Amino acid sequence: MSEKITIYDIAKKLNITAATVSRALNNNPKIKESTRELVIKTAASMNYKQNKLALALKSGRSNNIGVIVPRIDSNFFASVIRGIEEELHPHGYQVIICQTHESPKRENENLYTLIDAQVDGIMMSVTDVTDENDGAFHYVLEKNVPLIFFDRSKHIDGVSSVTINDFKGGYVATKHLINEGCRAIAHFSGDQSLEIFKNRFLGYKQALLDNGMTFKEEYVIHTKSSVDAGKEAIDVLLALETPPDALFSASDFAALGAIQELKERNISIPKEFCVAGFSNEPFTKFMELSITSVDQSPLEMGKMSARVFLEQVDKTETIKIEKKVVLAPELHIRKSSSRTNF
Amino acid sequence: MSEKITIYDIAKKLNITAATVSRALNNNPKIKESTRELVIKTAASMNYKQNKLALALKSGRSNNIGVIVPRIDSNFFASVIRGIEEELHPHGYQVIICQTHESPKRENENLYTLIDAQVDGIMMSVTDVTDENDGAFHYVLEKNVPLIFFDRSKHIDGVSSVTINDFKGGYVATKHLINEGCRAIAHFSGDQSLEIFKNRFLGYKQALLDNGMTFKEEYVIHTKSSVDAGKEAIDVLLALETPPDALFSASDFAALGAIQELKERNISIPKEFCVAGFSNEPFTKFMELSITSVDQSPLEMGKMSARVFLEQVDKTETIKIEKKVVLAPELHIRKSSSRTNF
DNA sequence: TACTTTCGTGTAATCGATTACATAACACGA
DNA sequence: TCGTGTTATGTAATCGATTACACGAAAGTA
Repeated sequence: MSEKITIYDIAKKLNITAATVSRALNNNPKIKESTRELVIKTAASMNYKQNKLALALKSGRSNNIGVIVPRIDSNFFASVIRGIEEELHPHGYQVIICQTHESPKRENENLYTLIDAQVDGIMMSVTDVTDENDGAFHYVLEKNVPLIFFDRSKHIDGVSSVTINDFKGGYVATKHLINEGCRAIAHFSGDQSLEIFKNRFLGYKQALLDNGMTFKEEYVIHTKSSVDAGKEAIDVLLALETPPDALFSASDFAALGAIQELKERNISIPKEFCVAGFSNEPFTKFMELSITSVDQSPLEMGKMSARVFLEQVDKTETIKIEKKVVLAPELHIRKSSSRTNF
Repeated sequence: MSEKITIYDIAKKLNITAATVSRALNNNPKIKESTRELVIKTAASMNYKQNKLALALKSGRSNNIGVIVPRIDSNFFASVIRGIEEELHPHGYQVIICQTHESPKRENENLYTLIDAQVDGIMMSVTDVTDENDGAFHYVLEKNVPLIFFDRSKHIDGVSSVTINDFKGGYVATKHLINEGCRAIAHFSGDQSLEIFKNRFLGYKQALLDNGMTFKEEYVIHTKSSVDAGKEAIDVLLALETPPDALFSASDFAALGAIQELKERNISIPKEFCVAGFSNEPFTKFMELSITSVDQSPLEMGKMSARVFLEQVDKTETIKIEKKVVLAPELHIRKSSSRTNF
């Protein structure tokens, strides 16, 4: 175990005080140039490394930021985190990862733990059952730690967010299906208590209304984001008196399940039935029957969240800068819904 | 901004000293039971939270561990990290994420940064050009910080590793192709300086030899792990005088590229050509023509790495416990290579 | 010469918690 | 009454760096 070199060791060696060493290393202008050079050279030769923990304790800033996501092994969240890390790395921040597994209890626990670990900021996507009135959020705000929601957001005063325009995403996907000639478009939605799913649904509905189509409650099914859930849901739809001829799913996985089931029943896609998903999961473009999907620019979302954080950190004023960034979704049209192009 | 409550505040309120408060909160047996209860109750009522940074500075332990991966937005690495986080969370550790993007410079930088941030351990998958003689590794070892390689490993004294048996993975995948009746099996390999790719290749070769088949140098192509690389590589193979009738790819992405190209050429899979990949990426099972692949149990790998870390941390003895855990790969047989089953 | 700046560095407090050592109070036995 | 433990708590150092304030020396000014 190599000795830990501190500024006191350097000071002793040079017969000066630690204060001078500290000042020299921090480019304090009051230090004689010759002293500074000597200190810097000596520090290097002794292989000195600043103790970040001591610095953090003194300054109250840990140079860590926390990221809370439902789970990390999802392409979307992993990509967002990648964006955050890449944007923050040059600024000397480290990224701490926490998972909630959709449990608000874990979410609160993570919030408290991060604050107690003195992170300089928190970026998160809430669980699908998060209660924005929960104490943990106020604990964060009280501590004046910048909090930024990405993708899954809640309305809390003083909290910034970076999301995509889910309404528009739902709208353009649905409009596209209409353009392809579909006349009875169903929708797989997620938990409506999450803004994202509500907005995708509203976009879907508005697109129908704007184009002279009737909105049918029975065409909307709430599913989990899984292949099996998609299979079950499409079964329900196909059993209706007037089954739909298209599907806009708020989840790519559920869309995939629907496609698998439709094939099973020898319903031809996109000829007899068109499908569009949401998230642009990698597999959607890899399939032989590639799946039309709405891209959420996760990388950009992560980078943008990091930038919003950087703007807010160091602003000690009590004035809360509440910034709402809304990114544009992008529809990737593929075979599952292309009657005309492919 | 709420005041930060310290043990001194509690002490002042109760007319005792901070030392007593600290001892009471830490269940020191020398504290009178009534005092302990009083302190604990008061601490709770004042909403006291221990300052982790002060604790970290005093103890030299940050309760953070660092994870370095080439990139986080890969299903494999994200799953490993998930495993690490889940195993370490109950022990109070937080996980700091770093990415290298396959740059050894970034890798070194990350190692130094993590050590300077006083992490209690580091788990990593090396880049494909990592030089194990690099100073950064020794810096870590000098500091006596447990270092654990997962998946992509290097031989360094005193460093534990958790990998899968890549040789066996290559062997069983190849054997399977032989069993399906393939007689000319090609191989897409990655950078041979990485153990994992060397071993997958060696397993492949051994399986050929053990089954009376000839190993042909020209059937082995080094590709990057991407769809396009797979397409180009299969072109080369098909242009050979005696083209192969099967492929074992060390990358699922390259395998997918090959499949796309084979379809383009109207070569029937698996009838005329069988394909097996490696990593069991999510898309391999989602495809209509699902792809046979070797699973690496990333979740288990992450959990195991965390367990190895937990065993090593706190062991202050100089005796380095070098543990090499090798997990068993699992072949998932799917349509791309199943002439018999499907 | 005497007085004022300026410059460079030292002194010591601080961030918040832990802990070796000291000590006060009290009990007990002889 | 004295000596010896025992128990509970206080005192102060420590982890490593930063920084307000103090101060001596050198330089400038009248």
